[in-house]
Amino acid sequence: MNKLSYGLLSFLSTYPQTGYDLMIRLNQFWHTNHSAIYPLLSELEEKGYVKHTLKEQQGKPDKKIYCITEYGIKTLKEWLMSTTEDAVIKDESMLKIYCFGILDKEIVEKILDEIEFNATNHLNKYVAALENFKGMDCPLNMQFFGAYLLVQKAISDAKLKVKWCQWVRSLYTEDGNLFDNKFMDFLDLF
Amino acid sequence: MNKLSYGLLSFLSTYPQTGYDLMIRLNQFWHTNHSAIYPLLSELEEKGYVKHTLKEQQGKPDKKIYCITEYGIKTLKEWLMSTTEDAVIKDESMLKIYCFGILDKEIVEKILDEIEFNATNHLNKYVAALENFKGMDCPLNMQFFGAYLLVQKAISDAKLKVKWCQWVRSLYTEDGNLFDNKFMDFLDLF
DNA sequence: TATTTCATGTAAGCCGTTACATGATTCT
DNA sequence: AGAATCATGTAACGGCTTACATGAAATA
Repeated sequence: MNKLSYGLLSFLSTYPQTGYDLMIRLNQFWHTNHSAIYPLLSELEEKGYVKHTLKEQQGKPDKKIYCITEYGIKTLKEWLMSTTEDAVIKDESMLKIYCFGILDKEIVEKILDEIEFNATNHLNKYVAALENFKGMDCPLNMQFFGAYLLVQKAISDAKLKVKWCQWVRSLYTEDGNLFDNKFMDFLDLF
Repeated sequence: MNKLSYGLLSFLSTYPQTGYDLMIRLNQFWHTNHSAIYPLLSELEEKGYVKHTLKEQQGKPDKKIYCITEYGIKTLKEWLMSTTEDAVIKDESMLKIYCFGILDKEIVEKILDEIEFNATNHLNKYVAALENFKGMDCPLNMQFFGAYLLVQKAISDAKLKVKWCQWVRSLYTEDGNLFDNKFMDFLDLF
């Protein structure tokens, strides 16, 4: 049982889904892709954590709709109670930011623009997802509560990133030097 | 040239360091470990991006102090100008949060406590790092500017995480149910 | 007309993790 | 006394990524 396996069980804990669904939804919060998911689902089924039913389709491969078993839920809950490992984060933009000290303002601007652009895209995506939740007639029910929390988190993360980009820009003077107020802090509002 | 290679070049762009230093510093912003770094540094040296000088020590292996070459800087800057790939994030706590809808309040509390505890630890670590910057006599100079920006970012990220945990707790009533105000938003202050 | 979406799957190869290996010094 | 820190390195194994493979329907 590797970490991705628990990711699949987690996302199957709310409602049955296909491997394709899992690829789309899980990937929003855990970097992965379909060729890692499909074989793992088969393995999880062999071990009895999940099972699938077929739904016939025309023009496309038949859907395999997976649902979690009692044993899968039990295993999932054991993992949920166990110590959480450190997040694995590999973000090229962090590396690029580290280099800002040796770069001219124009290049810094370009990289900042890209980071802010990506953050804004993320923000829009998650804001749209939030709209979907708000469009539902039901309240914060069991099935969507976790996803709702994650979307709220993603939105605030994205907003913070945009703010941070703007803060970094504010550290430069118009002629491309750094203001020499020594140590300005980001977001004292916290 | 894989991503970690650019990470090494990035962190060598400011000042010469050993593989051990790189392991410590880079690991704060890019998940890695020494056994990935040492062989890569040798490769980078073979290819002419970095070179090292030996510093003898007693009781420990001699230090290999790596510095980046002109060619390394050129290569680094090309990468800095190229499109940034999406961050790879694999964070178990995100998966656990997804499961909150199927969990009792006590288990949610336990997981939230762990997340908040880890975030607070991170926060303290980065606040200490910030103190180091503020203790320096020099202003925001070239060598430390990037690291300073990253630390500022890490601090605000950690604070946001703590706030988010507190917000989630506020969604539960004392008897362990969810408040039914439908859709409360996290941090409207942005 | 071309690309994206839906929907599944396999195979090769790289990258990185875990473990092994050494050893003095410092901290708890 | 035992663990952590400093400091380098190698080897094996596993997991993930990239690419290959198919094909209808919808979108741009």
